[in-house]
Amino acid sequence: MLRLSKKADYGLIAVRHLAAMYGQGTASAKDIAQAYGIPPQLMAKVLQRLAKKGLLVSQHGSAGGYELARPPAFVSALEVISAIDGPMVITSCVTSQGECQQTPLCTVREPLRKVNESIINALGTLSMAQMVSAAELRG
Amino acid sequence: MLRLSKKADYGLIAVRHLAAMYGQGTASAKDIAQAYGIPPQLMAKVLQRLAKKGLLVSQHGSAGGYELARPPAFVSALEVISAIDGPMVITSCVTSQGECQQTPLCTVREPLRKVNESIINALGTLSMAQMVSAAELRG
DNA sequence: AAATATGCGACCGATTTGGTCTGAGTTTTG
DNA sequence: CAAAACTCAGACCAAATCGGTCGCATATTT
Repeated sequence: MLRLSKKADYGLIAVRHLAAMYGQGTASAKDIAQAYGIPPQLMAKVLQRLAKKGLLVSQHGSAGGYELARPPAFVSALEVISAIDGPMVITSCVTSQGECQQTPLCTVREPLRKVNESIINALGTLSMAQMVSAAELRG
Repeated sequence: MLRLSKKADYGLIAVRHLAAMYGQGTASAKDIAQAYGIPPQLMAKVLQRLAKKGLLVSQHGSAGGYELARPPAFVSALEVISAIDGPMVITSCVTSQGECQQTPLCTVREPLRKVNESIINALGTLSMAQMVSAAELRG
């Protein structure tokens, strides 16, 4: 239904959390999971993927945890989502032009590509810094 | 992965097809299915749902079929998609404001709502008339 | 009445997804 | 040095979703 996966959701929550405390040390998967009522092991898995993609920096050992790799203004929602869910494509063959050989009459993809672009643009320009300040407005 | 369902895809293809032949009679589910290599029964199901939602007008009996209920300029991609897949929401609790009671710390939804709005806007302003002419440019 | 349509609901198998478990390797602390 | 706390990595499982099929009823034209 064109819905974000729960893992991506958790990822956004976590990264936003780390963005809010940027420069103030690390937070462990357990910490974040408890703060938002997310299954700890799943949270860990999501964070691992984000670290592997270079969005987060991990620190092993006791008192270790995760930290944003870049200032919050330079981390976009799109990066977080596509790090977890893979590339954002509204339809399967929207990415590369010549992928729709199977159905040569695939008349729909071309216009949908523009929609896809606008989605990517909307998510790409949404920084974690913005998400932090937006949340603070509500209290 | 925030991807359109195949049914919605088929729906768009079918409605665009009907838009291209608007005012020139009806097309049956079988016709459209054959034209694009879509499983006929599945195509039928999709068309039925679109008819039920009032996007298409159906005509029973032999030489029957489907027809666009409105001129192509007044049918949006959003209508087609949400008729099939349900309402377009990027996250589950983006729709109504107070739906996120379960996790009171749900700090992420508010900024995502704007993204959701831009997606809805992009799909809502994409008319079938546009899709028809866009396809003709290539073909 | 026969042929051809839509309408509708049940059903099935495959894929995806949310979530768990296990077992490693690493760093700090005592 | 050993224990504790953490990240890392993969297999694994159950449930939900999704693509697709089947059967039957109903309506319409010929």
